[in-house]
Amino acid sequence: MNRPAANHRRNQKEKKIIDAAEHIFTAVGYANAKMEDVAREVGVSKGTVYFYFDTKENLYMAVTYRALQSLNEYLYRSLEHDREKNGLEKVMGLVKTYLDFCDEHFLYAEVILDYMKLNRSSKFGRDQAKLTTAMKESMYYRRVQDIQNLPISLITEEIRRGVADGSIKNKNKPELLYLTAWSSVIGFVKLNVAAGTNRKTLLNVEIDKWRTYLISTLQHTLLLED
Amino acid sequence: MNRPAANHRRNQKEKKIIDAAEHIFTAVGYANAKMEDVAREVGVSKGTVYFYFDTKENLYMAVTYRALQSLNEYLYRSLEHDREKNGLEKVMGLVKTYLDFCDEHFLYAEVILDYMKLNRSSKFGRDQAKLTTAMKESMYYRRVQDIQNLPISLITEEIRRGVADGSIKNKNKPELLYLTAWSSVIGFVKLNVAAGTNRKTLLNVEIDKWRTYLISTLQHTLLLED
Amino acid sequence: MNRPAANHRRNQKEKKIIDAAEHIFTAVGYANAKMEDVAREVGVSKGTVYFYFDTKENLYMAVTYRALQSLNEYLYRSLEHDREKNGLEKVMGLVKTYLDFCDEHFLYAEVILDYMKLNRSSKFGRDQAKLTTAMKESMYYRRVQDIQNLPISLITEEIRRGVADGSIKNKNKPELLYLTAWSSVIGFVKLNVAAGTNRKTLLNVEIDKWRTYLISTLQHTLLLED
Amino acid sequence: MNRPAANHRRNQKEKKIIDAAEHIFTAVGYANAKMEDVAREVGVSKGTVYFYFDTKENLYMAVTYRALQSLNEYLYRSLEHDREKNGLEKVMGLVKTYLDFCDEHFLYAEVILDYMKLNRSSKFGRDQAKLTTAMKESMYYRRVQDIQNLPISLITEEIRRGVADGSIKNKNKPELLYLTAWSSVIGFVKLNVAAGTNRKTLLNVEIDKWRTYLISTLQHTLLLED
DNA sequence: CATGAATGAGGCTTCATTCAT
DNA sequence: GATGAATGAAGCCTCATTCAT
Repeated sequence: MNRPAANHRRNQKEKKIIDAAEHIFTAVGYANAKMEDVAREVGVSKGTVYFYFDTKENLYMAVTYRALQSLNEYLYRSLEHDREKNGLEKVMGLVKTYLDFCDEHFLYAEVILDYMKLNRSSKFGRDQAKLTTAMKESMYYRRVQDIQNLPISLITEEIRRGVADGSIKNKNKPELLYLTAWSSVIGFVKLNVAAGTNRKTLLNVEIDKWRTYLISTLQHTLLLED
Repeated sequence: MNRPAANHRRNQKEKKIIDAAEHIFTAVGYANAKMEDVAREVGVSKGTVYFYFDTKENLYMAVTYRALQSLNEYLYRSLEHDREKNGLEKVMGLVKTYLDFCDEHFLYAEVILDYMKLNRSSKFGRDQAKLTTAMKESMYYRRVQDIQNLPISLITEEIRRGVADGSIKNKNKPELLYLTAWSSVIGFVKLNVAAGTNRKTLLNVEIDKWRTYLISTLQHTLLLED
Repeated sequence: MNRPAANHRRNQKEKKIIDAAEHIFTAVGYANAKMEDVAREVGVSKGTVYFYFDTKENLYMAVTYRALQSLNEYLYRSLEHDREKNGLEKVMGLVKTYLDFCDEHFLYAEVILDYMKLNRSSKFGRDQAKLTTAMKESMYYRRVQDIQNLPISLITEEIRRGVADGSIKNKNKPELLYLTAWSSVIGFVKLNVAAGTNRKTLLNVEIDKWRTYLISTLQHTLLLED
Repeated sequence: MNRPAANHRRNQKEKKIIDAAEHIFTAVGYANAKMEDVAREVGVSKGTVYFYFDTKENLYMAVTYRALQSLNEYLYRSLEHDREKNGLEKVMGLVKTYLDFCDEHFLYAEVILDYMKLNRSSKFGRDQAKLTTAMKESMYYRRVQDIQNLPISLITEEIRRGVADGSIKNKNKPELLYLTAWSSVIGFVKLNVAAGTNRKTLLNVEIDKWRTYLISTLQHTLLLED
């Protein structure tokens, strides 16, 4: 078989493994997930998983990379879709997109936060020196490094544009607005996850209503003259 | 030694162990924490820790209980302090208090969220039947059950009062307002934790400014006529 | 390697582990046996033992299964050997065979009795619910279930034949005669084991003489008209 | 308080502890019994149990001693009761008494057998040197040594008398007859215990019938001219 | 490339025993 | 004498990782 085809096969299998890892991590969490579970889910042996990902952490990093990649795609698509709209509308589009993204892959939101912790982290055990080393040698770690700031710059950039075109009145730093929006969404997602993935209400509040309200509040904030 | 004194000593030791557990859990997370670490931190043997808490989960539950208890104290103190104020002011006091609480004990916020997951959870491994059983036999589990809803009722109650006395204009369900505020704070805390506990800025935004802004936004929301 | 060969190897290893377990259990008893001892005896690591038998109990069950299987083989061989003989002779053959069996594998006799206790048992600790569950999931447990009654039916069946062909005069229930014989042999074995495995006399009685006498007494019983 | 009264108190408490130990050992077996269980059953603290019995083994030895003592009392009482009878009757009385004894305290039968194993034993772990030493220093161990052979001599003595007075025809060595009877009873008891303590039938045979049959068989044996 | 057997460090937990009060 | 907190050795079991086939 020729090289490109072989590479394609390799990528396919890697993808399947990451799929499985995602599923398992989502279901039981990183700490409780076993490499064997992942292997079984893919329908291969443990050895095979290790052939593609030489450590569990590395597999986790692969999931993280995919999460970021996926988020970026969501955001790009949103911007593309709102191509003709003004800054405010684009930003609100990005917010809704981010909510959708978290809804569809709640693990991703988690994983992206986890990644932030990584450098000071305890997640992967206390022997930081060793682990950070292992980590940093991971191809996925480097890939993640490269794209980690994309969402932030994408969004703050749009906020800046909104301010420029006058659709956003709020004169606070775009980064502050970004943090406000981001943290709101994260809080929303965390509470929902904590409450259980498939409920329709929380404290007798319909989650959809809450979501709508959250969006309107954020929009309102952007419109605030201060 | 007489009974009360002995009980007191026992409680003191329990307290010291929970202190240590808190410290360890905060530092490395539940999954990476070892009972032996906790023991060493207290300066006793593993066996002693087990004398007071017969499983690791139970110890975790004890931390959870303390977290909720502590939160309730914070909230009561806040209400007491704002005794003379109107509903809006009391609610904003509670919000600030909650932010302080999370700032001072970020583990507590985590633990309280974790507790929500517990019933559907995988945190403690997959064999739910078994573990939920062990859990439910824990004295702390029952204690937690008893006070878990206190914060919610305290806060929604104050919102209701604010609406009644006219200081809160927003006519949405108090529970919706509560969720909005709660999730905002959680998002704020999560991002801060992810970023690292002792930084002063995030994305070049001073965290204090962000905090102030968050509070003003929430207050603004409560004042919104809709 | 092809599947059958791999399976064969797996079975071989399983067999070696059960061999070792038998040896250890015989030497120090179930409670005092350590999984590590078993591993060392086989010349593998603890992990390997657990790869084949996921709990100590399960390993014990495997020994039990082998014990029953072995007993059945002994009995079948005896019947085969005495093919041409009458009922009485066959029954006496079975009795002698059972004595030989106990002589050669005294652990087996123990293990078979233990198994009877299992359902109401405390052998494996007090938390019956949990352990019985673990136990019942064991493949060996089910296998044991399937063959546990074979010895009884084999022997009572032969007694029935002896009665039918007139060689056994005793008209009591075959089951009663079976119990009488079985308990005699068990008593004989228990005393011998208690006294020590390799002695030639007990209370100045030569054990061989005692054995011969036991057999003749049992035969006499079967010939009793009542 | 004066010495005798103090001694009496001490003996009373020792007795209560042995009672409890008996109960626990019977219920869960020596290996699974915990000193704490024993203490709780008595209603005292672990420390107190250790005040009276400095090791678990020693406590076990105390039970063993009591078992032998009790057996001897049963046997003496039986002989006393049959004072006027001939040798055969006395022997059969002893047999029935032994059956009663086992029925009422099945642990005792076990414990007496265990004791026999002790010298070559593995029951108390593999480090024989150490344990045998600990054991041999136990007061109860020495007491047991002193009376262990009483049952045997009592019974063989009666058999001898029966032979002398002509009521026992069987001319085999009294020790052989003793072993035959003893082992029969032990087999009977072991099977019953294995089957469960409170059943009325085994393999559809009423246990009382089996018992009666066992006794008649033994008597028959003693009457056999050979 | 894939398999799955093998490894072994490490964690949780138990419990006989000790000892300060 | 009694208590119960404290100890720590020991055992069961898990699971990331390696490696011969």
